Amino acid sequence: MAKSIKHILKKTGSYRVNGSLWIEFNDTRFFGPGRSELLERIDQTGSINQAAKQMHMSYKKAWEMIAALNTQAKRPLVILHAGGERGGGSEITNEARELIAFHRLLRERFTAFLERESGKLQND
Amino acid sequence: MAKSIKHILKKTGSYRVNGSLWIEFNDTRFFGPGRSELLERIDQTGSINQAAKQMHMSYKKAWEMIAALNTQAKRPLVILHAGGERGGGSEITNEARELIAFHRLLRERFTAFLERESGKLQND
DNA sequence: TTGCGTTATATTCCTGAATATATAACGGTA
DNA sequence: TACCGTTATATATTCAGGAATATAACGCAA
Repeated sequence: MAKSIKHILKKTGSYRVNGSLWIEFNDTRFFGPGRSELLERIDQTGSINQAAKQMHMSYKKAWEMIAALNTQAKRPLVILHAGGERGGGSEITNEARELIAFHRLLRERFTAFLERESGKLQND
Repeated sequence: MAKSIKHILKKTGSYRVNGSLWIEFNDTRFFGPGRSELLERIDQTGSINQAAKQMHMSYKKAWEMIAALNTQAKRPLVILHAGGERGGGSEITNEARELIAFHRLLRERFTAFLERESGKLQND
């Protein structure tokens, strides 16, 4: 196996490979863990407001994330209703659900990659 | 092949998977692209000061990065000399060079992963 | 002893980002 | 019409990190 860096690391203390991952559109962030969770919570609550509160995020930030999502995707991923019964609300599209599912699988592969690489820090 | 999300993405404009990667020690950043480049430039110039200038980084920030590196590794990765001929200088150890080489290979595998995943955005 | 360029460290300043606050618009219901 | 909770948007405030500045210590050479 390839040479390890075991002798460079402290024996006490834990080392691992970590990282972050996202999908870009024209070199700007399009989709990652934060937006995925936001969409899921909008789906559950039917409200940007409540979803944002659950995530301890300002409504403004949540709204901006959704505006970006809707602009960067081919078709809107969130349908917004201002006013109406119960004051309005928001819903996500089936395409949004497909994107969430795709992203979940992507994350799983990334997690596996990180595990694999973390092992290489210690093994000979 | 697994279902793609092609129909969700704009036909015009480019999508890709991107990310960042680093090695952690006890849940704090230990080694990544920035520190690797800094070590390489110290090796080339023999000076923290000049290395920092090349990277448009303040001396303080560079010095803090090196202090962290030297603390988090088993043995110091940079040897510092204050005063002396030409005012002093700094040099990196062979272990630092090993770490740089290990990191380079890690980055290559990560780049390959990103390429692979980016392809899955478009392909059926 | 002075000069030099580096390392070492504290302190002040500044700016961008996140947060908080405020207000309006919306469209149903009663 | 008045009310309600949401979406929509602007403005003000706070905060943290980085940048800039200043100063000292270091050790060799001339």
